[in-house]
Amino acid sequence: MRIGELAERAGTSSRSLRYYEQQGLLSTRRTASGHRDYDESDLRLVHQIRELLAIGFGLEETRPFVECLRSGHESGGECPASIAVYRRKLAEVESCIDRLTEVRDHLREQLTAHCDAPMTGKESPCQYRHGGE
Amino acid sequence: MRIGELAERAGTSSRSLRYYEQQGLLSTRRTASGHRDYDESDLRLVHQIRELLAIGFGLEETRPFVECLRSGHESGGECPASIAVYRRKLAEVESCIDRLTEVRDHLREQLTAHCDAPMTGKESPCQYRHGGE
DNA sequence: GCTGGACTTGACGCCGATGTCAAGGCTTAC
DNA sequence: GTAAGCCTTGACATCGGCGTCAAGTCCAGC
Repeated sequence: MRIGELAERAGTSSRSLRYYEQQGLLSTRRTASGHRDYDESDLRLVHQIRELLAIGFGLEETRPFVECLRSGHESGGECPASIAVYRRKLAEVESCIDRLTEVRDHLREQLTAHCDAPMTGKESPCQYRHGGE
Repeated sequence: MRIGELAERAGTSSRSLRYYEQQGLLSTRRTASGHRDYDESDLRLVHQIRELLAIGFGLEETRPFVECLRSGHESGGECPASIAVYRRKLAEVESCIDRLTEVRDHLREQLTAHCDAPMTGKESPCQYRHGGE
């Protein structure tokens, strides 16, 4: 199939597919006239990439998964290098959650301090609600 | 004081201070010779900006806090517009935590599936540990 | 007055994944 | 053959908060 069809079936754009190829993640098979030519296995690769990107992986981090699939494995995540990325990503996500949790608590404290503290007699700033769009 | 001193006292760089000014967050007072001239109140503004940036605010989101301080308030966070930003940010952070929590669980599942599942007889991919640097 | 350091403005670079535009080649149906 | 619609490569734009370099100005001490 050609790039437009692959893009549509994978839920992405031709531009992105060319970029993945430029990064060495996709093949470079061409028709006689120079058009890119893909098959179902390429669709699987792109699906794998998109899934990982969607959960916050960087493109480079998808490489082991792609190579794992390419080497004939059923799942892109079952190779050692993929497992290593999973581990690293898990650690990153956990520390990110920790930081965000601290930030969340800090924000709550600030809101509590400025909203629930006894007002100085003027109107409460907390009656202000910005329009949720 | 001049920009270098303010930068050092605020724990940032001259470049950043000029950028904040360019964004309309800092004053444009100048000495006769054209050098920027700051006082203690500017230091407070920069401290406020840096604190908010450090917990993940965008520079633009610090504006209400800066204006709040400029208008004579004790705390940059006690004005209605600042409260609104706090609220919005809290909501953002909470939804971000939710998403990351889902991602974390997903990653744990993947690791469990590929590591704790009965091995097919070959070596376990999970013996691979990438060097923590 | 001279030198070195701090200052000024202006501008480009970065990162990551992608949008978008340009100019041209291929394909397909009519 | 011709028009429309796909494809090709190449390159510039985006976003945010700066780093960094360049060329010129100012200030303080000797």
